[in-house]
Amino acid sequence: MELSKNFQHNEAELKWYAHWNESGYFKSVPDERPPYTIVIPPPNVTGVLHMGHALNNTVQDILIRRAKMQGYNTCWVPGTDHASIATEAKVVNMLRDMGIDKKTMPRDEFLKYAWQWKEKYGGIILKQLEKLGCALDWERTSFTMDDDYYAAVIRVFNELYEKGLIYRGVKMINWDPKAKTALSDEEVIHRQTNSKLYYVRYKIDSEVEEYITVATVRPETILGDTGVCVHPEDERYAHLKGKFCFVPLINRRVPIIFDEYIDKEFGTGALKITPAHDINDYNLAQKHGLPVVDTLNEDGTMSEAAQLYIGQDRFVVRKAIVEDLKTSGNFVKEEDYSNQVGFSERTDAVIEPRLSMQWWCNMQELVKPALKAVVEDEEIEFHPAKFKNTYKHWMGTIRDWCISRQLWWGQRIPAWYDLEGGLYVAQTSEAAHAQYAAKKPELAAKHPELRQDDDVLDTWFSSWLWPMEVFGWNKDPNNKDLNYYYPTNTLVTAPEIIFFWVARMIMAGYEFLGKKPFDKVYFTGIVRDKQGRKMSKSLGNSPDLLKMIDDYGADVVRFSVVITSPAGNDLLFDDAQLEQGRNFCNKMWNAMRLVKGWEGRCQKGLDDSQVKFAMDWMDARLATVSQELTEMIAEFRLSEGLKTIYSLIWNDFCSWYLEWVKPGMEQPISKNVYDRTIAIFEQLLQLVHPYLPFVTEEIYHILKDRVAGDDLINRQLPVLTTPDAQILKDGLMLQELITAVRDTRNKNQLKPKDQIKLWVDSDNQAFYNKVQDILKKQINAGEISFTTEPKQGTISIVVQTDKLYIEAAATAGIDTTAQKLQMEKDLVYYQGFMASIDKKLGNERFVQNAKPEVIENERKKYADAQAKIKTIEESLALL
RNA sequence: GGGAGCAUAGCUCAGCUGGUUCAGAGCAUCUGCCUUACAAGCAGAGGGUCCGCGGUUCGAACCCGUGUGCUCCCA
Repeated sequence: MELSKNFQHNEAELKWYAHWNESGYFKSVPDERPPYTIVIPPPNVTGVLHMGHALNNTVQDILIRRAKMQGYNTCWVPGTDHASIATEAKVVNMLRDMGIDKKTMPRDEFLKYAWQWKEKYGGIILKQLEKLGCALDWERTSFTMDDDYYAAVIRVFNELYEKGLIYRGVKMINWDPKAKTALSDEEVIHRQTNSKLYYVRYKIDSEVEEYITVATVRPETILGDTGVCVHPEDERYAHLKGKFCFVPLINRRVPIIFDEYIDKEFGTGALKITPAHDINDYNLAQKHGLPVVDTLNEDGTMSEAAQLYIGQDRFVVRKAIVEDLKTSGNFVKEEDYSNQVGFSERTDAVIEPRLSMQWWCNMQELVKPALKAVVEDEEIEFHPAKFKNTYKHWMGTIRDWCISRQLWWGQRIPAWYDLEGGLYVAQTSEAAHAQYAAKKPELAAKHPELRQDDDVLDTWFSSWLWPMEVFGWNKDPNNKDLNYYYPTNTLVTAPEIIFFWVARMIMAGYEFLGKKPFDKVYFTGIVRDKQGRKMSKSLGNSPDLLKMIDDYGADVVRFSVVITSPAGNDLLFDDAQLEQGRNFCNKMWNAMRLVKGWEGRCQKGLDDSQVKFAMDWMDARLATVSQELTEMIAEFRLSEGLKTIYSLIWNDFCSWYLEWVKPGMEQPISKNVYDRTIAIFEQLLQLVHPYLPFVTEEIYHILKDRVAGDDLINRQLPVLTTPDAQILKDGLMLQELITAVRDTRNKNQLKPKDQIKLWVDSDNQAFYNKVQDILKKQINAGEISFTTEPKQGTISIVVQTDKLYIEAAATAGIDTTAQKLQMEKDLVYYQGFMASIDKKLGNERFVQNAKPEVIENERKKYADAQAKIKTIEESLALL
């Protein structure tokens, strides 16, 4: 077979993904093996794959593939989230493009369109995950609005309602005037914004002409003012006790109240109270019995209650009212002001605090076991652990969760009302009617219809059940899958949704199943561009991931997102990483081509004693790295793990090992060496496979003919062995020798082709005998001989405590100044080094306090340095 | 305002329990090579006041305090 010079990814990726999938390797059913389970953070049905998904899902895939090789029954559950606000917005837009207004449409019809939209576009992101190579158990694909899932959400609502944890009430909520729905606190993003602070004076109701000046950034809310508040100890306003003033333009007479809440230093020290549109004002109004005037419509225009500007947008009014205040003489001044403004996470509209009737979930009880599990018992581990603090802080200050949304796409709130406003919460309409009939038989007989609540539940009110419901909790909480796979092992997610999702899943797990949903949570970083900016559509700095996969291959994309992404740190994405990944795949590919080329040149019975050292050394390196990698992956240090294997393959295997065992041109190779090389190669491929599944599977199969079912993805990792420390040490010495001689050649313009003769003055001749053929080949020495005498007319160098003399045709007249300088530099360094150890060992307190092994080590270092200095001095004397 | 975190080579970061063969890696840079697996490569090399200051300690990149600069979360 003719092998191309570089790895061709496109065909190989399609081929292997199909093969894995069709062979059922992704499929999991409970068996006697221990499970390793991950549930995917379900992407929005509206989603398309972006860098964040790539990182997140690559990490999960690495964990899954690695666990599979360790003998676990791995199960990675895919699925999507119905994402009520985002999806509804998409459908509304689609309808608008079709010339249809949502408002003119009944709910059922809208939902029909929504489902059509979901069927058509909802699966795109899952297809894209296939391209990335994700080993997902597709038969388990779930959706948060599947029938069973829907029922589970309704059931949970009922259970919490019956426990008294869910209630209906009027409270100040975050109102998104664009989506026309309430948002939870978590869905509001606060951003520092440049605003104006307007000073406006309100006339006091008294005989004399007197005013009180307030400062506000939202002058349009003046129309909803029902009071003015000052600090009780503020002498400037003490005389206003019991007085009233007039709201400008509309002349509403409102009281001046006194409360310690007021910050005397801020503005004028006087605060206008707009209870309907500010949470703090609302609280003050409640305390002081002030009325509430809601001046806003649901779309952010002024309502009738505002009296003025009715129907005009709040931001238009903000400008208009300033002009009108100027005209009326109430305007004092304006200042530039920077403040935090809340924006909707979904629509980016400026949030209006608004009083409204919503459904709430009391969190006080739910929080307790969830807090304990993470913070006290550490039953659930967070990686990195720093997020424990964030979690603890939030859980400690949690408030009730606003769970109703004024939307149609989602789980409709299972609450029904009779004509008198009576409320019936039930799992089904029938059950609600039964309640009604039992409670109000007369009314029910006359007016049997009940009206269901129009709102749906917050999307997160369904996602919090994800780890349990994907295994069919609602239908049978004692089913085989749930018992086997739950609690899941690891959750991999972004720190941004620690409150939205992670915390609530933990609460739901304990509340409804009495068990945690997962053992460990691994928080990935946020993907940023080279300049450290978050990737976003508006900045246009988000690369086209699918094109990237096409151009470079999924392996390379995976490589590039993992390599710079230490646990919990942000990931700065740069094209240079793509190149590095591509080069690495190519490196492995070419190593394969080299080894593959030996296949026909194998001979049995060849003397391979001279390369035995190379093989033993490579085995020891493999054993070392296997051990390290196991630890790193267990600690989620995935990027470090990849770097470690990268270096093992590129440096140890390709640059050293293959060069050491490589036969001369057209020369035969020992069958034994060939077989061991293949075995080593296979193990290397196996270590990288979780990171780069496609290229490794492809090479694995080209390297050797495989029987059906012998696929890399399935190979089990060998048991860890302890590496031979002496061989590792010898390997380092050999590398050091080779590098030192090559460096010397370089510095003395000795061409690689010029053969040299090497004299060695060492008391470890056995070592040189063991590696001499390798050494000869690597430094192009015709001969290596031992000596105890300095050799005249050679270049002398020192490696560790051995003296080497390089003799070549051209060495006689070579300039040794540079070398001399280097040696003198080394000498100074080692003398200083020795002196510092000497001082330390001479320090009584050190000898008393330091651990014995530390002292022992210092003594050894001292002796080594001493020997080294002696050697250098001897060599210097020669020059 | 409350909380969390970061500062080490030009860049991105390691450095896990304090112990100079521990100041490291990758990328980038420089020098020399088209050596028959790979120029998407090979062989070498250079590069650092471990943010400033103070303290603890026999010993500090590491622990403590403080200053400066930056980031994130919450109100």
